[in-house]
Amino acid sequence: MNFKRPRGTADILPEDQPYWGHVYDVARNVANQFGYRRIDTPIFEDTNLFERGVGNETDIVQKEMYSFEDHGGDSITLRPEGTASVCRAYIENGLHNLPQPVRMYYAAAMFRYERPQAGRVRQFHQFGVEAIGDSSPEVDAEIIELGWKYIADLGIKNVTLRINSLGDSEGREDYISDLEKYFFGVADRLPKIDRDRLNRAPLRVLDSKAKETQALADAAPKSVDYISGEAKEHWDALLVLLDSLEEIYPEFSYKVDHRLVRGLDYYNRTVFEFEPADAGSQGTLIAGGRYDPLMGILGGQETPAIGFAAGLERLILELKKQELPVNSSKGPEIVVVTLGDAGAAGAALASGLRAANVSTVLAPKRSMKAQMRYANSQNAANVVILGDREVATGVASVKSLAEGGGQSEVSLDVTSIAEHVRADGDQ
RNA sequence: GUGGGCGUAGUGUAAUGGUUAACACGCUAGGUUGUGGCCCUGGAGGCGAGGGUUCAAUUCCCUCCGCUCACCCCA
Repeated sequence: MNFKRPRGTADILPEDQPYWGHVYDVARNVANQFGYRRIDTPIFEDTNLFERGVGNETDIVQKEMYSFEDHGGDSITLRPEGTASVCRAYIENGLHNLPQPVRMYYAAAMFRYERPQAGRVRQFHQFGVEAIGDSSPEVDAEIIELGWKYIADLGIKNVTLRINSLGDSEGREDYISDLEKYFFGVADRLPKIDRDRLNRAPLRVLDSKAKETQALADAAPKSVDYISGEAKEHWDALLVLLDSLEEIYPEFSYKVDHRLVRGLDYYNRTVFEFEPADAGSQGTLIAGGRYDPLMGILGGQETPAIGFAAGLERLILELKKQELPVNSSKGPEIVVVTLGDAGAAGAALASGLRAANVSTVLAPKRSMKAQMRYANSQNAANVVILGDREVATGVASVKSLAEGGGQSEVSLDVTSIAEHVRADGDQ
């Protein structure tokens, strides 16, 4: 029986790497543009961190965590998301002593035990950003702008932004109780799955996928009508900032969606999602929001914060769906082809070229035709042909594999060959 | 956890209750003496596993496993 990769994991083969390079490169560039600095946290953490931070009642904690006991008897969990870890690191390393807000990003693997389907796997990757230590709506707008810029810089089109405000804990109780009242009033028209939800997580009835429910949800009480005071001012100010973003980025637009809620416990006020217009069922590309309560929940001092997470697998799916070009990886500058007894000389030449920082690959020791085919298949720029004759005369044949490329005789030494291919490549 | 679809070379497909299971791409060896792509000719490589029906199963039936899509939930 052959070994197979665990369910929900992927081998990212060389041919797919250009896509990954693209999403990582653009993430790094965009983060830098906005002044976000990279943070890496451990791939596993104390299980309690996620139970507390993500919320004990969430599905993530209830049934999706990869948890195990280590040899010391501690309960360890492979991280299912990044925000809790970043906040833990903020508290543990005393980052509140830095000028606030602290802007950080990460790009890393996450783990959730779920049934795989399109756009969802067990080991997946997120690019996430967090702005910690500032409650102003300008920061909300900045995070949203960053998310938008990321998608735009990737080249992805037709993405919509939906946004909502959950308000603060005060207004939320009234809201939820009115919402329950409303849905209980029409419970006989809800599918049974949503009647169950109503008891379990009333907010989630709002974003139900059932058509019958959606119509009822549209007419349900809206959370933005229940927010007041600072939360209300914050929300109004944010909408003004988003309006001005619409002027700066011609493609950018947002839609207030009263049915948008988020699954994680720690969100308050602003929540948002970027989604392709023709999204599949697991189509959310980026999701985020404000999580002012989280620092306190984790035992730190109350610190406002907001962030988002982008699903890299989903972004790549969308890049492919929209058939967007990514830079394909380049082949080596030189493939060394050897004949007869020149094998050792060829290996030495290849090493010398690499030492001189010319990417060089030795062709497999086969017939010349096979070696030439190999060089071609590797997208090599040039081949250096080295047989007994060249070794004897000290002059190698260097051939360009480009369409209509020529062949030259070049003195058989690393410097001459390196100069020759560099001059050639510069043209 | 629940439900649907699907398992034939590395990949994508085809056919068949009965001889060597086909095609394309890919891989590999050649197409005269030391020159790639295009073209031509060879070669290697496969019926997911187990059980049942049958004289005979890749084909029909069952179980399992795997993949996939959807629900739940979420990036």
